[in-house]
Amino acid sequence: MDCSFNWEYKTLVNELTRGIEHAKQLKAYLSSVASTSENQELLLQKILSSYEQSLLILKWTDSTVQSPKPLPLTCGAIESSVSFGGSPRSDDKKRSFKDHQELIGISKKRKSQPTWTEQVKVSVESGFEGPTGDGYSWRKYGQKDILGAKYPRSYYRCTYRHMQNCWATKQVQRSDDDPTVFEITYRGSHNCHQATYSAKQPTLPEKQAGYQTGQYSNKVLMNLRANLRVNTNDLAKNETACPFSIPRTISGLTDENRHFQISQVDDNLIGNGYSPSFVSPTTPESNYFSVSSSCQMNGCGMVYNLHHSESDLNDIFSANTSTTSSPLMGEFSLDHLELDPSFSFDNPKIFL
DNA sequence: AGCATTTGACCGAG
DNA sequence: CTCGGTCAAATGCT
Repeated sequence: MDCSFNWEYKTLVNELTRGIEHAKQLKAYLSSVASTSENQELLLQKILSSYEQSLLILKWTDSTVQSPKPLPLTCGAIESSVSFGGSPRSDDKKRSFKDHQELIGISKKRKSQPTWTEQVKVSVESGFEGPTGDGYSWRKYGQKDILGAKYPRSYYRCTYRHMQNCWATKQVQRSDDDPTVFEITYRGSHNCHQATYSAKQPTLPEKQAGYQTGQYSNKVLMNLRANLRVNTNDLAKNETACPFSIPRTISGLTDENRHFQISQVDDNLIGNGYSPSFVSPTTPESNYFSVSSSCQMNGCGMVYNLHHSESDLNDIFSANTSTTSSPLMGEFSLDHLELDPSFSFDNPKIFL
């Protein structure tokens, strides 16, 4: 099964990669034809984005699970064959569910899932109400008094466990010594696709985390999502039409040799306000990154792809954008886009 | 009503 | 047997 899955996985990646290549070829061809309509290019760009998103999700999932792979698919089999709701509690049923889990190998796999710990210090102003979010949506499923610990331990699972077969969990334990410190133990990785990340919530510096290798791309992506900001100085006049709510970040960037270009607009978007949704190298061999993002509020919508023009990514993204037009709202103008200085790429080729 | 949280019970590991 | 992790009914919240 593992072997056949690896084969299927590789085949799937290959197929998606080929799809991307063909779409790019078609795009190049269409752009060489004078009669190409804007809609055609838009449609093509959508297809390309879908391919790239799928590939990214695949690689993301792959990198978060130790070999051999994809828990999500096996979980899917379980979910579809076991009924969760409705019936009264029964030990027999509970046992049969556990047996079923073990039969398929869930419990063993969950044990071997990557685990890493973060320590979060909470400010006094926050009222000691617990650590701020990590960008994911969690649901508490238990709390336990732990022997020798002053404070109970809380257990959380991903909100999308049943909807998207995401088996990530975390435990939150307040420190005995310093009640403002919470130790958060993450277990397993998210394979869910959480559409909106809370951009206002700060994330921990990557270096603190002490996560395992398999977590790298996952956490980098989360961090990037959380830290990406748009400076919308020039958008003031558009705010009634598209009321971005985006925190300002440290500015002072030069734009020499760095430029991003809005190359696409779209009306089929996700999220509230600004929501970076996709980050990847433009090609598997490239150090350059493509960032797709979106905004959809009060009917405004756009998506843009950004291409970094330098190979050195251990720096801040900056972009003076060109003006582009949306099929829905007319013209947008972004002052520039930048990456929070607290973020840095240790390895630019994080998705290879 | 539909969702999240609380909490006592259950279960497996050690 | 003890303890940590999970389940699921009861309860709370919006």
